[in-house]
Amino acid sequence: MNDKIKEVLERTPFEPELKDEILKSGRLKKAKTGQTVITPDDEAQEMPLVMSGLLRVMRNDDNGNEVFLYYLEGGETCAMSITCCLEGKRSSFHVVAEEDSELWMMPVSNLDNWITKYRSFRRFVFNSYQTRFDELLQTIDSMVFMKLDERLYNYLLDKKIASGSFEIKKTHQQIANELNTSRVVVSRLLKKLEKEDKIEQRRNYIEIL
DNA sequence: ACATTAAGTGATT
DNA sequence: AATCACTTAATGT
Repeated sequence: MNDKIKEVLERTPFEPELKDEILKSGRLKKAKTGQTVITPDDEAQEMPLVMSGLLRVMRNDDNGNEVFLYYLEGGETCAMSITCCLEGKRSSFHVVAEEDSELWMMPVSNLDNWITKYRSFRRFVFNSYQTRFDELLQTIDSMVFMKLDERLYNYLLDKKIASGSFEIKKTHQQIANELNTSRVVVSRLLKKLEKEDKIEQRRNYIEIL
């Protein structure tokens, strides 16, 4: 049953003892497409390591508005949940499986230990922060400086890169929710992109050209 | 064939 | 760019 995580660990620069600890202390969590994996109100003190699949991290406010922040891919961890759990602070974000995904959940209580004990783990965590931070900046840029049409196109490209597929199986409504705008606007902008031959679309389906 | 859900569009703010 | 109101198109039962 632990074959998958072993495979994933093979590709990490972690020390053998660390790999061992990860193997022993973690548990497997599977998530189907659309399923929420981590919510602000779940107090589970676990940090995830993405084994396979694709997840999206969303920010949400109290009024049920939500905005897409960035994607999490295989081999990555969610920096947010690490800090969040560490200080017991609850920040409002949640993680949704974009595709069927597998996660390795590890108790955060190990974090202190591992960080001091293992150089490779320290690097892993800092690295993850670096990456998330960069992606966040990108997203902020696109929200603050770009008009919605550019932002939408950016979103599509980002999704294409993250998933490695030209096809996006989402409704206009879903996209609108992720960008926190209305469906009508998304429909119009997608129509425009279609006329510019940047995309092709059918019901529930968008192809990036 | 009918009901439901997704997408397209003009007009208004 | 958002909202409304309505149409058209695609799908499920």
